Amino acid sequence: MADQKKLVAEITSMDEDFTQWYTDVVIKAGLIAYSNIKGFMVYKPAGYALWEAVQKHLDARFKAVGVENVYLPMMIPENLLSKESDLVNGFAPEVAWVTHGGQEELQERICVRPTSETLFSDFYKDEVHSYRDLPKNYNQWCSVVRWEKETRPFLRSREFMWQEGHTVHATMEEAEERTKLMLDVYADFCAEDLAIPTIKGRKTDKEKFAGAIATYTIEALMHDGRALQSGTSHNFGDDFARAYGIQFTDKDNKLKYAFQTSWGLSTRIIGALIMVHGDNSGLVLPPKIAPTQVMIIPIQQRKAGVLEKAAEIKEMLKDFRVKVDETDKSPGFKFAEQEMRGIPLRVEIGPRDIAEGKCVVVRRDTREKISCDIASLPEKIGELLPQIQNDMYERAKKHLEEHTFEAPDKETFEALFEETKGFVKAMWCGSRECEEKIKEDYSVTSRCIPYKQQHLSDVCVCCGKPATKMVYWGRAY
RNA sequence: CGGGGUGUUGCUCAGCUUGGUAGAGCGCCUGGUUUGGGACCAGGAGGUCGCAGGUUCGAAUCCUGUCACCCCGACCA
Repeated sequence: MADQKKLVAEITSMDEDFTQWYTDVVIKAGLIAYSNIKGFMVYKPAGYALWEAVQKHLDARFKAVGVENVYLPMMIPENLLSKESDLVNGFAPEVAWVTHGGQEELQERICVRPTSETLFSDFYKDEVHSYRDLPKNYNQWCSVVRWEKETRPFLRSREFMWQEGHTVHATMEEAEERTKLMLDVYADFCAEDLAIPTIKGRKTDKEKFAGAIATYTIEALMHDGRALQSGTSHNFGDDFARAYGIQFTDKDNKLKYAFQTSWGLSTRIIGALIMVHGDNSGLVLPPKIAPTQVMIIPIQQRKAGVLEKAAEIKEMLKDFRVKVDETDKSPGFKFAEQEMRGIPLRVEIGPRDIAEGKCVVVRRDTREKISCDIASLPEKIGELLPQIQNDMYERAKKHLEEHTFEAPDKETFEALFEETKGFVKAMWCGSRECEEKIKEDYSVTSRCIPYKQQHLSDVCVCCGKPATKMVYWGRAY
């Protein structure tokens, strides 16, 4: 139908070109604008509101597990950054340097933080003296800069907002416990608030954070079958403490090095939100984090009583995040606009409805139209929003399950990556050589060694030697 | 960093070959008619043609340099 065509004309179909679809949605849903410098973007109200919602929910979850917020400087002197060699080597290619203060050249270069392990460590060395000072569970909300060569909105930008938690503990066990606890917080947040199912697991040594003993990750699967690392949690052991001199006197009156963790989740998660739930009409937002949950769209709004009724309905729904679209656009334009922005529910109200004491409620996720008595609208909305949240999670979970495959042998592994898109579970011997060969041969990387291990076969899918672990493999963003 | 491409109004682009008053569509503003899946009519505003230099009576157009961005590689805790 001509009308149907017109409806989607502004967004490239995701089946035709997923990358272009993503860019179209990001721009046309009004989330961001590009700036003058590559890789830096303007967050418009709709985009920033999403980040605020993420912050609100995640911050509450942090506070519930004893985390306190702090703020550390954005600048790091070179000598401080250089103390931990793994970290420096890992980040050196993408650090932005400040060389001048006003007109004067600085004695020592200063970098814009790419991450703050060094600053936290330097800070902790003066704060921590006794076992009584431990643990410290600090977090900061900030932005960091990494000079990436290839950038994409939300997924890889040169400046991005995130939170980075940094904790210090008296024992290795306690640090490990905190590392895993925070990964659980991320996974629960994704599942319950964002309706995004993830795979929890540990990174291989090749893929782990520079300077970490162990990196844990949650991996999500996008609609095009590519993986997105959505949150990571690292255990540093006492490596950083030794490099930066964080020592404390323990109960046994002995001087010991402290154990540290760090964990982060960034604005990249907004990319996940778009690519997990979005469709060919634009964004689809889960009700819990949708900045606007219900949009009331008056029809023939110049007719007497229509706008008044819309305002009345808004008042009835004040327990929800609700707005009225009073712009002078045609109804069809408003419908398309509201769908583009992913608002979970819309309520249509026009003269015809008013005469019958009814209105039309339309779900964004299924487009289902529901006729509803105006009097029972608050109750109906109260039922629909959690229903949508739940259905969105179930759909995403089904997609994840249907795009996760098992490869008991090399032939199957090869065939799966040729024919399908998604995660492939396969056995691995644990060697870096095999991991690199697999990347070279199939251009896929190890995503994680999942908590939930299965025994698919006795041998490594690459070299045929005895296998030690089952690994999720996939193409990643 | 290597290969290719593009810079003209808020956006998408035409004009350049063959130099001669800067164009279209969309969007925006005003007024009116409309409104149940992207409405219509009339009028209006908006551009040092990426930047610098050169050739010329005259440059968006030709020449030289430079910058930025995009695509494909390489790189990407």
